[in-house]
Amino acid sequence: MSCYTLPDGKELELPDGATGHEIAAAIGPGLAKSALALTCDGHFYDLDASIPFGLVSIITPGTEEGRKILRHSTAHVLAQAVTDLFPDAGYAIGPAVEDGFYYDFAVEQPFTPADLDRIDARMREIMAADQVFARREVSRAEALSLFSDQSYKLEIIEKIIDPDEVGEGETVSVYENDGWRDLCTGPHVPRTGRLRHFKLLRVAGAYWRGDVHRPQLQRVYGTAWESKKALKQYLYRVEEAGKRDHRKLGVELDLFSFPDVVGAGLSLWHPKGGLVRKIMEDYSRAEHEKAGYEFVISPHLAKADLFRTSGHLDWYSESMYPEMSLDNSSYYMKPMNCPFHMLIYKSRTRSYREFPLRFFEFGSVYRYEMSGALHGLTRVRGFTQDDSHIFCTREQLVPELLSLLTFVMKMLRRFGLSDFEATLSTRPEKYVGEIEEWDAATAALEEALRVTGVPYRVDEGGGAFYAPKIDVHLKDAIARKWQLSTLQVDFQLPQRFDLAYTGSDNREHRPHVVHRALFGSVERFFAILLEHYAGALPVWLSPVQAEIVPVADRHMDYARFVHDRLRLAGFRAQVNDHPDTVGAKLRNARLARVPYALVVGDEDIEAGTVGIKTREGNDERGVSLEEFLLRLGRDCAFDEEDS
RNA sequence: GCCGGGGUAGCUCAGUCGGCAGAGCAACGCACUCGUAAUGCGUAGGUCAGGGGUUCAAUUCCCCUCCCCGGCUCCA
Repeated sequence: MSCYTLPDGKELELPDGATGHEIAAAIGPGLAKSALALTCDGHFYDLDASIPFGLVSIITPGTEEGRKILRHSTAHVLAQAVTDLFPDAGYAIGPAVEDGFYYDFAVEQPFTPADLDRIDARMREIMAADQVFARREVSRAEALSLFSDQSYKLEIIEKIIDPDEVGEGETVSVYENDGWRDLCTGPHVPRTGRLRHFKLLRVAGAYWRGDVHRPQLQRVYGTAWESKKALKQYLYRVEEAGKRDHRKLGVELDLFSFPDVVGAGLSLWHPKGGLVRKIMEDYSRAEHEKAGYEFVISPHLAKADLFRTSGHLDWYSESMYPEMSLDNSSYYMKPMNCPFHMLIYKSRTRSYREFPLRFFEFGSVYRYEMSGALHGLTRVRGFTQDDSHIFCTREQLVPELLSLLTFVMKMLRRFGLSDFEATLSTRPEKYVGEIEEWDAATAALEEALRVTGVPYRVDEGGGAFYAPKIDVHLKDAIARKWQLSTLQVDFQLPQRFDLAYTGSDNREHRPHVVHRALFGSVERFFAILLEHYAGALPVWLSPVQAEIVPVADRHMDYARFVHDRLRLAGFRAQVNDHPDTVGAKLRNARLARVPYALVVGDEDIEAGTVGIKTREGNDERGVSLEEFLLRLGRDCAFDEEDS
């Protein structure tokens, strides 16, 4: 007899060699029916495998593990369908990914949308045939002969690049159904009939092993779920996410544009978008001023020598706009602001008494990004960084990093963002500077993370060669991750620019430099806010905070009076004087995401009130103007405790 | 940069198997003066992304360029 422990602690005794099916059936018939696979002591098994004794857990469809198996098996059927229809196709890898799966194929002709339909139909036939997924272990030599006509599989078997993919040791596992076979660790669902709720989404080129120098394969993406309902919900979610796409909102709300004649990745900011940016930037400047920053300004281009000194021409030239030759000199657009800030530091001798010295600039930089990488405002070729460089002594590094991270997190929270995860990237194999310095700086960064309580993970060896760093990522309202702030201790620039300060010992020392961007890129941050709020920016950021809607023309004077009162109180409002109906005006205000529409008619003139309709759809009549002003004020104020 | 799909009015999109370019919304005008998500009628709006080629004729077919979308790669 074998003894199995269930997740709830119960013990189950079954004859030796019991299969997953039998274990599931012994627990309950419902579970036996829904089971897809199982784990025993953390290892995955197919349902028809004999399970050694241990802690078992049955995997069912509605769980993350279950979906992963469904998706992986669906990917397998996709490859099977493709090789049925295109016998010459080579198949490479096909993992489950977040919300779906993909499979990479080597084919002469890229797939067309019509091909996808045919593949989809064939997949459904395979599923309807309810074929059995049969696993077997084969020796490496046997595997090599089984896949002798599949070069990508051979490469995987030979190199064992990823042990997760082919299993460790001398044997590899192979799954077969209806004569079609794939190299795979499993587990798979027991039969193809268990798969059903999937949709092929798109084809895209993808380099083999993610390497630009290797062949480009055709990647077919799809999604798969445990039920028709879950599939529909997913497709609905994707559609909803599309609606809050900042590129779409940018047009709808008249915020910014990218005219073809300007060039790819170069944005134009319209009055409303410009206004929101101004509010963001004004606020940021005010906070930086309070936090002891000094404001500097630098030009958009400079001579080659500067970027030679900074090292950009050595290690960043691929991302720089090409050289401009004039007056026997060559100039480059700046890809970063740091070199200029270093020069400002160097403009005279510096004393430890000035430290920490904090330079801040909204610096516009230009980077020649690969055309295919551009994406709305989140990936552009010209953008503005809220960049700062802090110069300090070694002793000041820890307290400075701590206050910096505190400052960064406070600012991000002010914008209503709250779901963060930071990455601490440590010393890579190739680095500049002293090991003790790196260790001290990395420890200082980690200390800052611990004290501020930001959840973080460590990316061992993931730092740039010149700096350990903290990157702050945001999870937005629909769970997408974005990189925002970055905080780096720079070991390279002080050296390259030969920076120095006079210490209390009257000797020269090298300052420590911390590089920090908070929004990261103002453009990207703006886009993230727009998507996070689906266009309905918080009241303090809204370009128009209140739109006044006169019921009829005779209420226009009062509407203008209300407008003036709001304006004098420092709020942004406008009167809708179009000859539309009240309903139409309210609809337009709401589509424009204006926080408050103020309806004013006879009763309001009489009583000095307004009718309030919020963009959420709530309405209220007869609110006094004073009361509304107070309400707006409250909306724009921050909680006392975090100011 | 690479693979694939695209570009028709300000927006969303029809359409032309090569023969004078279409709708809805928005804009503008007139009427309506209205109390919480679209008042009615009318007017105007286009080098069909740009350039070249084939053709009696190109928005349509072919080539090049630009730009956009989905991925790969890269990153703020």
